[in-house]
Amino acid sequence: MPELPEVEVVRAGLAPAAVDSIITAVSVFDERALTRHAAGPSDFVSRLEGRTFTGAERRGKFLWLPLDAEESALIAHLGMSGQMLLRAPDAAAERHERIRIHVEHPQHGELALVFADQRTFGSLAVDRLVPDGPTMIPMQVVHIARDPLDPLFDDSGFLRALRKRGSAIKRVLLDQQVISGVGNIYADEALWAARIHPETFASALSTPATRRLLAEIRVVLAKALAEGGTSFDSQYVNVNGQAGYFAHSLNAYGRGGQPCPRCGTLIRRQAFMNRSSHYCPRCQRRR
DNA sequence: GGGGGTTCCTGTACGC
DNA sequence: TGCGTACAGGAACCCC
Repeated sequence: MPELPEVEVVRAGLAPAAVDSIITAVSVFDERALTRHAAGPSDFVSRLEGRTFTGAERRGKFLWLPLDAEESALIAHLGMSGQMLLRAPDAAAERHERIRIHVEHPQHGELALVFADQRTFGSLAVDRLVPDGPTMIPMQVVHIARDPLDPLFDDSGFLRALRKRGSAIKRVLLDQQVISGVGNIYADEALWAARIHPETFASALSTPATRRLLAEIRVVLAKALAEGGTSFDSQYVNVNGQAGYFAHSLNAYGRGGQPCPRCGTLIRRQAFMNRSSHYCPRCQRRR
């Protein structure tokens, strides 16, 4: 399940092969992979072929490759199970391959950029870039908040936003318009580390608790990034198809019924927003 | 406009 | 063995 660390691993893996590559051909095998591109497959293809990728950027869980013309970019959201894979141009089709982009790189030669996605929640699009402070970002990313590893992330703005929210803190952490890049796994991990119950009202958190939570979010994201991301069910892999190692370091997520690494109390798994929350009922008391 | 619930989707695990 | 069902969850969407 790609969250910030996983998407960043993919972005960093794509950059050396994609940047300066010329797009020679694009094949769309499944239109559901273009739900973010309203104009359809033929428009998508025509906006890419002949263009050159000039960069590899990310905000939260969105990544994009700017193009050399018309202030546009190829954007990608991996959803739950999307993969961006670098393959030889004649490589056999991946199991859930939806789109293949053939490129030619000045040093690496011909490559295929393959978008595969089992659950089809992910999609690609070509989108217009618009100014956002000192940088250009795709229109579809304008409403996404900066992520906590972004040097321009506004800590005090985050504290103010939490103070105004009458929702459970976990729900707020998953709101990409408040803080981006955090999904179910890292929300559970950061709340465990900060000893905060996931159903605590955001507005009820003290300033020190909020600062502690933000610090723990940064720690857990950075640590996961250093370990190549979290791979649970082979749905998340890097551009070479390799899994990350952070699943071995999880303290709460996916550990329902197992002892809390801090106090030994059994971790509780609880339904929350059509998914699960994992927390320690002793370390993370509800107030 | 904030809040909260629903929906989209497919492979896997599990119970009967 | 085979079938049915629950589950995984990001984000858009809808209704209150």
